[in-house]
Amino acid sequence: MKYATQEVIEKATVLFWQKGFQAAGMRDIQDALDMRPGSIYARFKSKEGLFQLVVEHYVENSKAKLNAVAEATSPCTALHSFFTQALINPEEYRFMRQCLLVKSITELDVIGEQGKQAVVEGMAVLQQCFASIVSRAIECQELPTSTPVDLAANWLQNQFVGLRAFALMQHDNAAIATMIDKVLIDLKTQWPINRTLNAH
Amino acid sequence: MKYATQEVIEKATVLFWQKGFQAAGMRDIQDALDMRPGSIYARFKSKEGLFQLVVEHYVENSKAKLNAVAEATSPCTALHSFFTQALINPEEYRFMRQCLLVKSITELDVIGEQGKQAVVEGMAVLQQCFASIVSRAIECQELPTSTPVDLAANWLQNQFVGLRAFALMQHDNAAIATMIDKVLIDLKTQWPINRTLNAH
DNA sequence: TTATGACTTGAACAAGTGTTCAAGTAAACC
DNA sequence: GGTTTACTTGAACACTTGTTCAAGTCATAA
Repeated sequence: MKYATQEVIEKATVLFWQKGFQAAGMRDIQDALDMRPGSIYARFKSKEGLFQLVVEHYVENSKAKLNAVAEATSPCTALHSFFTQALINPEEYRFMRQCLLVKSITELDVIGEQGKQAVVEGMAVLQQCFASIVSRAIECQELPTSTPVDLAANWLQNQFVGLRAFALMQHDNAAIATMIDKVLIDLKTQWPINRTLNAH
Repeated sequence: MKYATQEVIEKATVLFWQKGFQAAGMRDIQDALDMRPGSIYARFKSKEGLFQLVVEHYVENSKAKLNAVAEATSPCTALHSFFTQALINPEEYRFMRQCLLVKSITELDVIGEQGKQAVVEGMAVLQQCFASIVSRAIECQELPTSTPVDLAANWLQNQFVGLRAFALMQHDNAAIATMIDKVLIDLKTQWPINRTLNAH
């Protein structure tokens, strides 16, 4: 085995993150991984199979980061710096401001069943992570006990999605920082009456 | 001329909105428009040329809707129902919950220079529309005079983007409605100190 | 030593891609 | 009436797509 699978998946992650599923052609993949088509197919079965592993790897990674935020002594400050790190980074890593999962959602129809499932499940996993952050923040008395956990978790994920799209296009880092500040203000303030009868 | 250009562009809009630029193949376009390749190329020069017109048409449309919100007697309630209409619609039009512009941003690199420019300019136009809504809301005393117009406009556009991604995946309309309520609460509350020295 | 199985190579494949072009139609202008 | 112009047709083009396959490598197990 020329390269360890871990190493290969990391290279593939960068490529899919940058280009997306469709635009990353098998030739691009071959170049990025320095592997010939036969090797790729023997190890990963198909382009979609490789993509699936990439998504799972990405989710695992994000999950670890979000759990670290939840475990921090001050979840809210940790959340703030998590947002900042994810959204304000050097120019050559600008593509990382976009969320791989959200980017994939826009091309869900062309990905195929298994890859699709990996993406959808990944979104659910991350939503759970946001929920534990909110819970822990309440425990630490950084958020009022009245904060609706599931609603706030969904909302936080939303904010993250919106901010990523914003940060992708925005060249003024200060503007991004201001937006992050606004998120943490709104997190602590009033919530609407939840219109959902039974949250699932 | 078999079909009026307006009519053709509307059909093309639906297709690109549903599939995105890459995934919408020329054969799909031919079927959707009921036109042969030669006709399409004679009239629109290329796939990108057609896409460019679609984007411009989409921006024009959105602009009109947003301006109507700004002109309403109560901009805030008009904004609320604009969000609701855009994000909660019948299942067969679910694809419209996604913003065509934002969807295009994720595949900006494969679109080509002219299409790219149309998308980026479109985003700027809509940002301006959001700014006038905020201004008008201040005039109508629905928002405090202290509201930072440009910041709030950017923020509103952001919220819209995040919500569209959320609504696309969410099957519980009540959850979407709750999120919209939250936007209107946050719009009226505290703003962070703007870190940007000179807004551009 | 031989056999197994996971991995590698690179040429080749069928199907799909956006686009072109010669030929035809029909309304508009001189 | 003739020329121009805008549009239409559908076959064909060159290129790219994801994938396959016969053949080869090489470490491990029997």
